[in-house]
Amino acid sequence: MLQPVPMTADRVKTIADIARIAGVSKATVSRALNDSTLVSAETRERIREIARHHGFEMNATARSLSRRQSNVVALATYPYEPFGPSESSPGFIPGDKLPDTFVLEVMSGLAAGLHARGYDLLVIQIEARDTGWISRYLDSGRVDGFVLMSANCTLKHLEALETRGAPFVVWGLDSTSHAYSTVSGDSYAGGRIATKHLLDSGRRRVAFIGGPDMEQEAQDRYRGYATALRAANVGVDESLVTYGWYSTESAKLRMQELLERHSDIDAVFACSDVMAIAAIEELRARGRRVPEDVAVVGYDDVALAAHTDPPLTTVRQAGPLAGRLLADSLIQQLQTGAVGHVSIPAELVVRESA
Amino acid sequence: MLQPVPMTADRVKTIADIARIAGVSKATVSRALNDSTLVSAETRERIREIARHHGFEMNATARSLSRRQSNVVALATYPYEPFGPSESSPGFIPGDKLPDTFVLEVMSGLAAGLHARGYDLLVIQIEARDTGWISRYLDSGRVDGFVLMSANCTLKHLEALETRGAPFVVWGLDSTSHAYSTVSGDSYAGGRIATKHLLDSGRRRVAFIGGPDMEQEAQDRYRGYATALRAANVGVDESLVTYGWYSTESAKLRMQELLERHSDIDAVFACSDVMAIAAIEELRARGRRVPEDVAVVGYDDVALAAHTDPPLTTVRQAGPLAGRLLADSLIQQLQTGAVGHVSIPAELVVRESA
DNA sequence: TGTCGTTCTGCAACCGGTTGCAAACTAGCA
DNA sequence: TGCTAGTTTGCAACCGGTTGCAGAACGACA
Repeated sequence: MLQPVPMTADRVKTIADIARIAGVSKATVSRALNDSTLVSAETRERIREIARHHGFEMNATARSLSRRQSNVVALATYPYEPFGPSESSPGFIPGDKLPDTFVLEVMSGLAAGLHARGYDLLVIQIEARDTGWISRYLDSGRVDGFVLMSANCTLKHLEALETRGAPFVVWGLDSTSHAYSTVSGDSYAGGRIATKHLLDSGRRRVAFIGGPDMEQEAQDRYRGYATALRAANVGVDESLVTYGWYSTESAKLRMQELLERHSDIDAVFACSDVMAIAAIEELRARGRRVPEDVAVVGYDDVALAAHTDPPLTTVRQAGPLAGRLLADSLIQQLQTGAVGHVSIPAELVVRESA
Repeated sequence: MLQPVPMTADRVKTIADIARIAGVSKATVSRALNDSTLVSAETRERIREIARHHGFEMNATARSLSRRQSNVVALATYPYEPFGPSESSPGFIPGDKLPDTFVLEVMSGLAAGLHARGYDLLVIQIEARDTGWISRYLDSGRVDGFVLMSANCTLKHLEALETRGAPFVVWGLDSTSHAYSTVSGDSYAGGRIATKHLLDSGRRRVAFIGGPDMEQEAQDRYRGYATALRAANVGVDESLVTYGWYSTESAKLRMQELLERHSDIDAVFACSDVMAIAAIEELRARGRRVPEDVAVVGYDDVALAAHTDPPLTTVRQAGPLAGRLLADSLIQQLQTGAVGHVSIPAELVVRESA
């Protein structure tokens, strides 16, 4: 009884304070603020008015504890390496191919989508070899589920999540055969429209530089490429098709090989902007003008694609939309257990390289 | 007594379970897992071993409720606009100048720094006109503090945070006169080394294209520029100094004006990579070769600076380091109330444009 | 007037940790 | 042996919500 009792009576911090003011019980306040049908409409309004008037914010932690759900989902990222991950870096994940700002776009849509449904976004860093983060975040009740990007995660992660029964969604995988939801870009359509654009401008010898050929994404883009060619009554010349890594070195090498095989190439469809830019450098080094002699289309529409020389024509996927869909899928999964698979449209951004 | 009691006895979910196994009380388990001196070393080890063995993860929510701190901090971002914020977009914040991937770098360091000290990173979106998010996140106990980036926040936000007494740190402001911590790049040093590099390669007519001249950052870079010139016994010619917006249009215009005034310009120091790239375009349009006739240095080292034509020499600030320092500052503030001001070094990345 | 069904409200027991305080135990010392 | 101080431990009351269940209030109907 000696403690100062610093609570200056009017600061409304808990539902108990509101209950006192309204002359009802905590339970009623809780129900009123949660839109329960177990309070009369007038009581509910009266309580809400009091809460509003006092700028009351309910304690989310207590609520989470009680409800046994945090209303937070985690986006798994890996430590960002300014100059790209390398084999020697601890968290190296092979096949990194995300256009850097794409993550930012996705994150934006994700945050917005989650927020709209009462969830918050936690960003965590994971490492290729470790799967401890799963139970560290799930069992501790910090998050209800995860969002992964195919470029930032390994098969190991996906398997661990699946066996653990963790709710999660993945961007960029179209495995309809799994117990998790996916959202991905329509690579087939992307490949098709990119190629069609080149054909429409009169090109006939269109080379294809893909990402690693074992990846579904590269295959889908190739299918789109082939479809467009056939639709234009241009045969698919397999010797114009090549696969490499998403790096400038690899792309230059592929471009070089292609030119040696076929000096008559008049267009290139590269599966990433970085590859496209490298291809342009190589083409120029060998005396070709872009786009006059050879038109080039990239993929991703990274930030500076608009400022390269020449500005790059490329295929873009709406990151914010992807994020929004990831949010929707995950929340649906959390609430109903249903998994789904969506793909978002690819859009051609025409600039000057083709 | 009829309920199925599905708890398959061995699933250890709470400290009570561990207490039962260890034959001690909840209190003792709590103390053991928190490294309290109020448990004997051997009891502590025994309990920790049990916890480890059962893969126990303590419920973070309950802990937060009890401790009245969430161990989460929020990074305030604004909805990402793929093509840059525009006046007409709802969340428009003037003066956006962040190199896009810089946010990602900062976020990476921030997440790592926070994690190392037991905190998690929440990403929230705020709007220029709204300040409701402050109490929405703070009063609800979801987060303990905020991290802002000067480009993503308005004075209004800072003031609201200050009057509200919210703990927060800001990147990119060096207001030593405020009640919050700051971390920023060493713009003075950046301006100096960029200019020195140009002078060292024999250039003497070095133009300066700054960001908005009312910004501290632009002023600091100018001071660095002037210092380098004087150190090389080259006078500062104010007519070579100009300020604009961080946009291609603005930069082109400035470059054009400069060339009209001085056809003998042999170098340009631009205060952002986007400006530098625009300047290069303008220089070329007027028949200058880069870097042969005019050398150009940018600022920021955005993602594709390495892939522009020619690859851009620029000044970079280590984003991950900035993030780490932001984490440290904020946590220090949370724990001790102390505010501080740090600046991180600027580093010249020499490529081919200068 | 008695009984029953609705609708609304409150009691109190959770959720899973933390922590002040008292008690038990040990050792040291007169 | 008795007393004090220091170390470990447990009890129980929190933190601030949610929710099952019992009961009150009220109108309807017999």
